[in-house]
Amino acid sequence: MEDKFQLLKQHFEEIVPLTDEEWNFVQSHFEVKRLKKHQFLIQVGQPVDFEYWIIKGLVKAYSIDEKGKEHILQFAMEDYWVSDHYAFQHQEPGTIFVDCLEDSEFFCLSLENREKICFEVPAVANFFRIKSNYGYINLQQRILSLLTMTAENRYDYLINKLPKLIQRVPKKLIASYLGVSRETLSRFNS
Amino acid sequence: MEDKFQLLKQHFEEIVPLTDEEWNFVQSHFEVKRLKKHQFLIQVGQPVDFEYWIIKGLVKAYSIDEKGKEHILQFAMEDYWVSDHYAFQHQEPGTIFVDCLEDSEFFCLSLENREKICFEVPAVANFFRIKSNYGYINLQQRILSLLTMTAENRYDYLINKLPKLIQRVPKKLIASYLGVSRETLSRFNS
DNA sequence: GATTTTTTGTGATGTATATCAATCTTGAAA
DNA sequence: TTTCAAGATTGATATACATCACAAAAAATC
Repeated sequence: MEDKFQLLKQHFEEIVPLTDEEWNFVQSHFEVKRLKKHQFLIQVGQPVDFEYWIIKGLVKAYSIDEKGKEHILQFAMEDYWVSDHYAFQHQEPGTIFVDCLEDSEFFCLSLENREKICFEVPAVANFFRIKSNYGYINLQQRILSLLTMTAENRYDYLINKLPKLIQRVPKKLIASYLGVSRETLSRFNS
Repeated sequence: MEDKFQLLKQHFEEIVPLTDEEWNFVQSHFEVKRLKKHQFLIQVGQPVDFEYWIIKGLVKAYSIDEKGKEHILQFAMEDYWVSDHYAFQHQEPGTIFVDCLEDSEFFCLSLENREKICFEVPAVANFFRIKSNYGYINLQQRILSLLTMTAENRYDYLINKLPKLIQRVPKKLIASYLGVSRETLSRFNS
């Protein structure tokens, strides 16, 4: 149990130093959650009470279009943050699904608690600021890749960037993440 | 001159309150820059010393592919932040171009100064944290729109979301932002 | 106000990728 | 270990969109 909090502490301290007092305060605002493969973390229409830091496991965040087709917004594994950020921030019903591709374990942080620790502990505000900034940069890169690259190039790019992910995730889901049909992806040679 | 700083102050205070003392400190870390239409704010290969808050004007951030085709990552106008965030954050040479579609005026913030005011004034850290979070949410929405919607739907969506932008920007650039050819966009009926 | 330059529109044609369908393979569950 | 569901592959066909080419309209520049 201590281990898990140790992991989270390390995650914070990669970005900002925290005193023991600060850390104890911060830590007390998280709770743990466990889910098995195929269980939902977030569902469309349901309240989104938390954002989640993944201790262990793998999830996919996705939306379903009118034709029932799944479009993957994000894969998230150990050391990643995931939520329906839009719904969470605005405290509105979920707009996407998030479910587990493997048995998973999370630290949960409510909006109220996040704001509390950010305004109470400046280093935490800076932590989330810097994290969020990196996230923003990554999404800009992904948008550029969607605008400028062919599906095959995006596939090659992903294989280089996240080789471990490819091992853990069925190719049909990779296809959905890349914005290409599974049949087309299957015809690429990589 | 005072007016401009007043605008920036309002921009901060929409998110977090600041004492006069804090504001004076923060304000002193910005400098003003003016550019005419067609001038570059950021160029590929050049240092990216600042991120910019737009006082007045309109810019496009874009990359050029091997075939010389332009892909627009972002339009930014009054009250928007813009930079080559990747290059800025990592203090590396520019990876994209940003140039002015209209005569424009900016507040410039260096990385050093940003970190300084964030660690000096917690409210500022929270300001950037919250702003960055909203930015992240917007980019996620854009990614979903690229994955789930047809080009025509994305166009309709943009017309509803940013009607003012459509007035100020040639349609060929809108096409490039939406990831569609100008000819195809021209055949849509909206 | 005349003249370039930029932007927009429209037809003809090409291409990457989607979709449909059938089979084969792999992995999970009982 | 067997059984059944999920994933992957491959062919045939359809389609959204790109590209090329040219003309018209609008806007910027002298």
